[in-house]
Amino acid sequence: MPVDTAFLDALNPEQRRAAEHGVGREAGPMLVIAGAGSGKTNTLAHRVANLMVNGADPRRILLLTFSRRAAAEMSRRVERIASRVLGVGSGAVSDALTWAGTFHGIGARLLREHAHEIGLDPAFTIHDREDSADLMNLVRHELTFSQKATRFPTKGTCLAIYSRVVNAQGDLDDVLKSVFPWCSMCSVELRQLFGAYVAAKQAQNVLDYDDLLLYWSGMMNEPDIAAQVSGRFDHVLVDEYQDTNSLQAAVLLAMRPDGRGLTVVGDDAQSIYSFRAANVRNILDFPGHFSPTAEIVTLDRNYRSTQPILAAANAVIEQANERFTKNLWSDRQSEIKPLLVTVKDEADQVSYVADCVLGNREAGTPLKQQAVLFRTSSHSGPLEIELTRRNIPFVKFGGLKFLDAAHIKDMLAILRWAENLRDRVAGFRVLQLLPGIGPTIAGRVLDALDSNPNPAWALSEVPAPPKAGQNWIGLIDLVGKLSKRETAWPLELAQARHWYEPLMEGQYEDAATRIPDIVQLEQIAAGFLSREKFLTELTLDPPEATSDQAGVPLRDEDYLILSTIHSAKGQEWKSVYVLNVVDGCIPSDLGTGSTHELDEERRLLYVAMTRAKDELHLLVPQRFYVTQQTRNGDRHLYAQRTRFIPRTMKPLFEDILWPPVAPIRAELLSKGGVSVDLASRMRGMW
DNA sequence: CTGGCTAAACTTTTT
DNA sequence: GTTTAGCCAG
Repeated sequence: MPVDTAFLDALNPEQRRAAEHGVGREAGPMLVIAGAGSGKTNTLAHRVANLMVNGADPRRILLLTFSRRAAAEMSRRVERIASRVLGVGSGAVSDALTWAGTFHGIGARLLREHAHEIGLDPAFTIHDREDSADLMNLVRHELTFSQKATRFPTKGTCLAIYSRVVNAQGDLDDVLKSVFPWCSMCSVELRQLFGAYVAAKQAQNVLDYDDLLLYWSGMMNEPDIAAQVSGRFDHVLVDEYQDTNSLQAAVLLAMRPDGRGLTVVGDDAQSIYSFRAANVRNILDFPGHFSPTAEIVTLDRNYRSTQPILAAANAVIEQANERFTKNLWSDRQSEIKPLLVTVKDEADQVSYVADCVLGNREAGTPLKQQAVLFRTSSHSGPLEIELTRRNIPFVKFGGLKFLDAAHIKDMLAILRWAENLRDRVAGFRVLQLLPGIGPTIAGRVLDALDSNPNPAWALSEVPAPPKAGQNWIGLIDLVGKLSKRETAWPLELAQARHWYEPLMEGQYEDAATRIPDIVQLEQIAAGFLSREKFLTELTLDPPEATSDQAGVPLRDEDYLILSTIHSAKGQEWKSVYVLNVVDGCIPSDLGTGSTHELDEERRLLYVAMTRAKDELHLLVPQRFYVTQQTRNGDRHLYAQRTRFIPRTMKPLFEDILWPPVAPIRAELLSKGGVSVDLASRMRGMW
């Protein structure tokens, strides 16, 4: 049957090649090098749609993306294209694209389905990073490493080392030498610690992030199971391949050993996750893994940015020591060069951004089409205050999460403990919520559960700790009910809240302000089918914007985007403001050790710059407030423009000084003061 | 044993 | 500013 491929006419020749590669016959491996703004998502979506139009079963397509947001976006686009071509109703297509998600998310799902074959209890719970660190800490204390004469690495560092070894598939001593040299004298203890940590996880039937990949990889080493797992899919497509690590690459190759039906897409110039053990070599070495080698398609036409913005970004990335892709080009002409804005200090930086944002909005660019990017989450603090003061709504991506709030973690710990009574981290936390119960008694209670084949029964038999009082009865009753699933989901959450709320009063000074968060959690929970799904998805794909927590119906409102550069990956805006483009921020003080690290910081700036479509503002505050310095306390620093934009590059930028004239600002300020007063008096009338 | 206290150390980016 | 180890009263 002839297939109408007119929908592919919208693509340029390279994009089309990627979309049509191997369709209708055996599809060999393909690598798509897709520069920033080169229509990558669109191309990938067209490829998926084209596969489906040509008869591929969408339920047998595995689509690995970097975040769930990216997966959702992809499904949406595939849906739009495919339903138009196939003429089927909306929802029919994307609902069938069931295997779209992150490596970790897909891993969790495959492991649950194949758990019995690899001796895993399918009811495992998943630890997020904090939980993993807490468990590491418990083990660390048990081994009495915390009382060593010489200081032992903290739980976070231990976990980072462990994670690095697993994800880079490296050797502990090599990793210590190259990444954590100050810990190399603890090699022996660390090895012992990690062994105990793994044993603890297994005894408690919990998996951490790394395990989701590690067990998946282990599963693929068993020929019988591997054949079953990879046999579920005809096509495997991977987005953001430059940010995968060795372990993920190993999993992928095991899924498609001969590369049949395998497509990976990425851009080595945008590799910014090596701190998470991402390995650029994955993408560079990809073609050579197969024989014949993988087909390579390069997309170097940029549809996003104006030529001047691109010229500046190209100049920045050109200085990288190691580089493999070519420069991007665009035919979007413009007279406006990117702006290099010198301001006195951070206060001016903030007012500049707020003024410009409002100005642009008046000129017709909605807030949603504008974004402020920064290297470190905390750098947006002053801006957030100013935006709130000026009543400019914003949503922040990256940094602290809703789930990090202590009271939310308490609630989740209750649910997780009920889901898996062997989860000591959850139990430890829940038990200590009770006044009168500390680490020792909590530990004893958990020991009693551990040694019993039926932990639920054991819990009801544990003698009530003398000082715990009525709360103890309530807890046993609650956890008993929840673990026996006597209450229908999501009602369980309300039940847990009833027990927990009175305890909050004693625990937190601001208990009243925290209660809405718990209600919000209940609303989120209602969107999931079961407790297991809720817990799994929430740890693997936490709500990424802080607005998700506010519960304000922001959907159709206009708001400004605040984001770390890392979280800005894959996005674009009409106007982009990058804060603190100074040495010490970009590159970060901590990232100037090796040329390797330095190059990654450079790519970070490149990623930030290439998010802009029409307008790019790089802000250079001359004076810069440093917090968190060990020695001298907080202080001002006189900062220098980032080394990534040397003097020779200046012609590519419009150099401006702000504010242009000082008195104007003083006037504005005093006017602002009066109007605020008036406004509050007006409100006072009512 | 718990829980409140002090002193000291530490602080990027995230699935 | 925030977390953690260690001390001491009840």
